[in-house]
Amino acid sequence: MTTRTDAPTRREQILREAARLFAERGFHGVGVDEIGAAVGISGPGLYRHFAGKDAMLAELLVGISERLLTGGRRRVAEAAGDPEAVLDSLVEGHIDFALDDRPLITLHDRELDRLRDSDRKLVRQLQRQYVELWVAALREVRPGLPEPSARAAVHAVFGLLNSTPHLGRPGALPGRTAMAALLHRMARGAFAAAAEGQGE
Amino acid sequence: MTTRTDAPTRREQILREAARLFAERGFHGVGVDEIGAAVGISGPGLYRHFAGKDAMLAELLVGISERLLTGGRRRVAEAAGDPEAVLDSLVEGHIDFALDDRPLITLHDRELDRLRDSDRKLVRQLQRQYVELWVAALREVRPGLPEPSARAAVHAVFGLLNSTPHLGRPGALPGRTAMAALLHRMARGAFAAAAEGQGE
DNA sequence: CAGTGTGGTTAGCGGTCGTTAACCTTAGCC
DNA sequence: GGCTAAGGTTAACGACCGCTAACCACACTG
Repeated sequence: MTTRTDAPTRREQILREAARLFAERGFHGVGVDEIGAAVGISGPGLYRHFAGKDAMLAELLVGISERLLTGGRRRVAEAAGDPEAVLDSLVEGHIDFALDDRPLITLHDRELDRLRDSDRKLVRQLQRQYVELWVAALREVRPGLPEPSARAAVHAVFGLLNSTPHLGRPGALPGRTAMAALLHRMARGAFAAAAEGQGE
Repeated sequence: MTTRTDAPTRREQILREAARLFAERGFHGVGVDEIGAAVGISGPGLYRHFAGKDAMLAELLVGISERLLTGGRRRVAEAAGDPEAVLDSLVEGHIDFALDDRPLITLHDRELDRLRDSDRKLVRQLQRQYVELWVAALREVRPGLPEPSARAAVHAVFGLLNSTPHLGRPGALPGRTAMAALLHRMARGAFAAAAEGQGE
């Protein structure tokens, strides 16, 4: 593993700010001049780093999808043999993501349709594989749950975990670790309830 | 109650199509010409019915928020005295909404920031009151749950229930009544789990 | 110290978009 | 039967936006 301690490159700065702005105001709601201004350069300077506005969004969405999928696969492999542990690890990883990369999570299910056809296909494929990871893990823990229900339950839990962005300003909310624990409990509770009265 | 059986007015047609388009491609991603085309008139003809594109979005968002809040209040009043029934009724009402008015639910937490200041304030206020309804109902059922956690849990369950729009094309999914039952079970399970190990 | 690649700048073009203006048709009414 | 109001039409305007062009400063390198 290459843990990076070096300063972020200009490209990375741009991606971070673009993600934040896209999440706040929507892809079409943000101009290239604003993105440039957010990193201290102005407008067309961005084109030294990216082919265009679309390319930024594409790189963001492909990046998230890949990170989610590879992270998920790693966790499944690490906890292999203990289904409960696999599901817990997936939940934990997703929560870390949702809490630490809010803008990306927001973009992930909001701006997919603004992508070029090929990129959109790629992202959808990665997303689908990630979902399948969860569905398989869930059905190991709850064998009585039919696959369509399992798929719907997984989507619903994604919605639950990704709800963090919609929270107002901090203050009236639990801190990060308490929040993570709360979300984890709720996700497990939701999965358990999904299986009740369903042949289980 | 005035149950309307008459045909929808032109205004209502426009609002319906605008909601669908906004949800699909984002507020800024849809042109007025497209909205017009969707109801069989073209472009500027819309201005006979609305002051502008912003006005359509405003009316949609204020409308949803009001419907959610008044519906919620009615349910709370109807089941008053039985906390469990209140919470169940709120969940049921929200599920009906999420399943039957998908585009509106999508817009509701996605395009709020595109509103004029005054409209945004109004919508936020209505949303806040709706959340408070849920928080109060939840804390009646789970008195051990501190308020910040209850608020976070309510938001998380909204995310869970509103996850329906993100589902791919039908087919590999439970039908409407099964889906409603599944979501209801999961929401109750999530709430129950939120209270565990929390002084309860 | 000339040459070159990197990462900026400003000016401006072409297209799109929301909105307005001006005009037209039809239905209902006195 | 003219008048008016309602609900359309097309043309066009002004603003904005993504992107390109042209130019420039500087750090390295042989």
